Amino acid sequence: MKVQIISDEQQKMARYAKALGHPVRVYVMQLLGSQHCCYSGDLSEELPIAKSTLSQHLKELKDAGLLQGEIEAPRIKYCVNKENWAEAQQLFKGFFKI
Amino acid sequence: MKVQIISDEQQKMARYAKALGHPVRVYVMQLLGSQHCCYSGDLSEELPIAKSTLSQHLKELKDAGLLQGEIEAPRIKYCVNKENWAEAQQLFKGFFKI
DNA sequence: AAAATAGTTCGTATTTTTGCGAACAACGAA
DNA sequence: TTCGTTGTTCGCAAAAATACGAACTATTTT
Repeated sequence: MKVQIISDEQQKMARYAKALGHPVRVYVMQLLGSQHCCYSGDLSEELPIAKSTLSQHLKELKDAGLLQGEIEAPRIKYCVNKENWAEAQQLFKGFFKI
Repeated sequence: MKVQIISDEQQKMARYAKALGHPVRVYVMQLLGSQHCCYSGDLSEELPIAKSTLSQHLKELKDAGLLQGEIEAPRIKYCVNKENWAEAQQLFKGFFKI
């Protein structure tokens, strides 16, 4: 068995791709692309899923590094993590040779 | 519950992203980006996974529409599905440049 | 016809993902 | 302090993803 055939970049690509591998998460990121920040409640009103489910999707995006949450009591403001977003952008750009 | 909040495009995006949500599949698609076609055996030699597992990954990529297989007995030649690849390209391009 | 080659499919096991409602935590407002 | 608002976490269940080896299919070679 060979060592590290798969590069770090490919690992990262896969990680970001996986995070975007659900319609709800694509929706959220796309919304944030247009308005930069939002609240869970805003999304909850739009999307036909339980808020606990939405919370999990947001957590996934956060764990993947695409989002970051900021407390703005009593709500939480979700914003794009610009640094990682730019990284993902670059990775996909390279991948698709855009 | 509201109807169809999530667009077809977003569904497609998620579908492609999901297919790319594993390092092995990223590796395969990237390889094919550089050489257009390959055989399962070529990959099997490189990658530290069972050939049955590889076969499943290839099937996933095929099911997502990113690959297509062509019989070239006794092997199978895997090539990029250009049409769908272009679609994915466009979707991601739009997604990231917002 | 028998053996080798290339891959897929089957059966199985483990882990991860998805989803929900109920319970909980944190804070601001009454 | 009690209540309402906002969102997370918990407990659970069902489904899907990941991975392997063994068995199988199809073709080519010997």
